[in-house]
Amino acid sequence: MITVGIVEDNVKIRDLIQRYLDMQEAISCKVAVDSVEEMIEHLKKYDNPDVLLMDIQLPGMSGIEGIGIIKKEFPDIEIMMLTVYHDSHKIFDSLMAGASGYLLKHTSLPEIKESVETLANGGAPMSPQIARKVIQHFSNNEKKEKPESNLTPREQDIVNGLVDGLSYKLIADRFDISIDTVRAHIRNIYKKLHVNSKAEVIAKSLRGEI
Amino acid sequence: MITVGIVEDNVKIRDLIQRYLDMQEAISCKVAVDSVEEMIEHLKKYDNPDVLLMDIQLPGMSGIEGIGIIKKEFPDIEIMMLTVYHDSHKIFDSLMAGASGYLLKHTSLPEIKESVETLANGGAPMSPQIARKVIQHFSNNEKKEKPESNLTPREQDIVNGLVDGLSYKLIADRFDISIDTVRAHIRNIYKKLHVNSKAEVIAKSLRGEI
DNA sequence: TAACAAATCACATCATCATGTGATTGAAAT
DNA sequence: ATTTCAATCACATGATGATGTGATTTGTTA
Repeated sequence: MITVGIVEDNVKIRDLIQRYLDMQEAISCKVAVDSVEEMIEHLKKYDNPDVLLMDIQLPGMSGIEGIGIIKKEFPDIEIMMLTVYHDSHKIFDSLMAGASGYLLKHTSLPEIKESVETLANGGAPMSPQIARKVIQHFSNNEKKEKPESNLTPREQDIVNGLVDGLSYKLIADRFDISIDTVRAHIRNIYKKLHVNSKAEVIAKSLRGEI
Repeated sequence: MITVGIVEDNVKIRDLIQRYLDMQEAISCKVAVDSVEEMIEHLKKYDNPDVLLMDIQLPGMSGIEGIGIIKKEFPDIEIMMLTVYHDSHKIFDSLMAGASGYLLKHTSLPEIKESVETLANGGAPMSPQIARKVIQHFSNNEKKEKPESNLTPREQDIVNGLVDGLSYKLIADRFDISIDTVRAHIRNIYKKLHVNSKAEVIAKSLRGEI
């Protein structure tokens, strides 16, 4: 008997999947909540399920953040994502955090059931398309391929300064320009990268997105 | 029509797979050789297949070595391994070299056919067991340099919020705590990491230093 | 010659961050 | 029972960041 827990904030989806899984002969699904925090509280008090189905976008802590915490305290629980996100960063972050499966939300109920069984049996369920992204992401990571960036050389200088943790004033000092020049470049950089803070710029840079 | 090539030094296996695939309505398999060298010669002279099935252990160059060379000269060819090896190093090396699929030799002929189709359609065919090894290998790789961090769970939450580009206010909202609580955690984090700005924290986190 | 892009600089306002100091509560360890 | 630690919250000040608007200079391109 495989016991399953679900963290999904969409009530209809959660209830549907819970009822379907709980009806299966070899599966029991007694806990389905809408936040990581709630699930952690439950795990502390009751017997742990064998596997967890986890969404990413949740109230409070994200599913990805939750993986790390749950795996730390309950390392025997196998976690599989069930989410709408199919961009490789979400996939990568989930798997790196400790998830062992990744399903997209259009996955049919029979396929979810089969994936739960695969997960419980030591496999890592994911579609071939997801698998392709995983391979590409890991190998891109390993190869450190820098994507094309439309930042000018000076803008790239400014980004490097941000990544080095420098304030606007220190960047201005480094390049012997005025702080208002730095600000102007920053504005252009934010526009090109579609962000609104240096934190986002730094993250994009260190993730290899510029 | 998917055209397939095979590099397999076991004559019986090679002929069996070639005949089975060539009989399929949507698949044509006109070339099956026993070494990488032979396949490369063939690719230079004739139309290239869409996908290649490749063993690892071969006379002369290994399948893994062959991947790199073939992908370099014929980047549009999709390569899938078909081998007895299921240790994670072989799997990893194959995928890193450019293979997009990995099957074990006990895979049935219908499954091989289906995998060829999946590969041609942009997926990465592999069993859940292989996928699990891929994830574990990659994440062990990435985590090898992850140092022990003395941040408390809540501090780690706060760091994750910073890395996600959130302001103190948004982090407070995410965890349903006050902004002054966030500030207090930030102060502790800066002290532990010996930094003075969120930029430095974000950089340390994304560089795997916490 | 004119247009354009990159780089530069200024002034302004409001929000956020960094830092300091002080405090309470609950759980765990001694 | 006491101490320690983690988590929480408050108030304060000065610095930094985000954003808006306006401007000049230089080199390149059409």
